[in-house]
Amino acid sequence: MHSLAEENYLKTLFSLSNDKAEVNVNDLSKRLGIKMPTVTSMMKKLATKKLVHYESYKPLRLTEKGKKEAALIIRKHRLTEMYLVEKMGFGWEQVHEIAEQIEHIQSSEFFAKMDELLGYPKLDPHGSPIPDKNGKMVWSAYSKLSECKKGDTVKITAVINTSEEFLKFLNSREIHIGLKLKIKSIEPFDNSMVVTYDKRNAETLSQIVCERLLVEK
Amino acid sequence: MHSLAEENYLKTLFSLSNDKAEVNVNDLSKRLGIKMPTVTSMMKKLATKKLVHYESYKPLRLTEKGKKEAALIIRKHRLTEMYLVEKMGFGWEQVHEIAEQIEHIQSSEFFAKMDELLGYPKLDPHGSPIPDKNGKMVWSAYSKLSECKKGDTVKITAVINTSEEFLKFLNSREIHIGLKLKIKSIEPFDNSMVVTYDKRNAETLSQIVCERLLVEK
DNA sequence: AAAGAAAGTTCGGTCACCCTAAATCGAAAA
DNA sequence: TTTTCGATTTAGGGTGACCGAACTTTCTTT
Repeated sequence: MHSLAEENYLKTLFSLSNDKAEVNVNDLSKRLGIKMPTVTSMMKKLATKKLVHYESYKPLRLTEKGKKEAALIIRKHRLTEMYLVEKMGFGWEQVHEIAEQIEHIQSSEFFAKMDELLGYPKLDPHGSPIPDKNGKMVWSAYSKLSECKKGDTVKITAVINTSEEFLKFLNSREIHIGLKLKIKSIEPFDNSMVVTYDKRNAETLSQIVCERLLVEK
Repeated sequence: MHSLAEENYLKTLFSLSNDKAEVNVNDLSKRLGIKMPTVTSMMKKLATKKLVHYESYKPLRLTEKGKKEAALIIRKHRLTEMYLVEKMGFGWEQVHEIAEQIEHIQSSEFFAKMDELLGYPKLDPHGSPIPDKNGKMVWSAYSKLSECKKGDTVKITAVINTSEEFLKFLNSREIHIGLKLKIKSIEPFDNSMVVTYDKRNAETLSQIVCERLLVEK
């Protein structure tokens, strides 16, 4: 249906749109590692396919159709990550790169089978929600660790904006989905938090890290 | 390393070379569904990469390097087919198309893991040998069913030149790898064979079918 | 051996996707 | 309000992978 390049633009635009209200050509360009003029022309192309609303000098917006297509690609990505971890024994920090490629496989049977074998999971191994077959994605009512108060005890349910470096960092601190931790103190100067859990007595997490950890109480 | 297109040329040239002594531009062109001028120019490109020996108007030959690369792609294809059948529950006639895409995934860990989970198989679900990590492929001493004599009792060990139609045909006759059958008679006119086995008492197989079934005695 | 057919090559073109350099727009600062 | 500067688009190019048309080589047939 769509080319590999188109799928990557769609998916990335979708992800960026979830992170911030307005996504610019520049943002997309940086994230994809593709120069702005190329991004502009691809946006025009996707606009003719009714996948994005494009107006010169305006922020980029996906159409409903575009959102659905993008969500379906992300569905494939997250199902794949889940499968790699659950059924093949990969570590959660290894699977992103492989899933990045497998998400472009064209075979609904293949992904339906994964879904079935995994028992129709709702979250991927990083805790991000897996969109359903219609591209609907339901975020549970998670809050960011950075928004919690001193003394709170919370359970980590998801990790956002996953990069391999970040995942390695979490592993090195033995932090994983499902971990319960207590907030000992919050440093007013840089908003870093000192937390205790299971295996660590006083671990300091920077604000950047706290922004990326979703928790429930 | 190589582009998707290059990989497809290599793989196809390798397969055709196993079927017949000399492979022409025309053969490759037909098999790939790509016009001859395009094939010619790709051959020149692959020649500069030392993957094929190319001389104008001469048959096409892979270099040793080219053979190895091709075998490694076929390894990925066949491992994938095996995995899809054994670990995901697909039918053997469904897996070719999916494997056709997954064979291009770039991740040695991914295929190493498949190999491990499958217990380092030697044959794919169609009975074709899986090249090893160094691109070495060992064909057992199979013979074609079409080369057997009246009265022989043989076991089917592999299927060559698999197409979905052919696999469906075999399924419809309940013919599968491992099946033992006896040759009742051979029709001299068209070299078709009448065979008996397990569930069928007198099944007629055309020469085309018999050419594609590998057996051991 | 000459003619005709088939196979292979050469020679422009096209399309997708990427680039740099230069022009233009728009928002924030002077 | 004018300047300035970053963001954006336009213009022009490049490469990979494909094509058709026309030409050349090789094979086949007579």
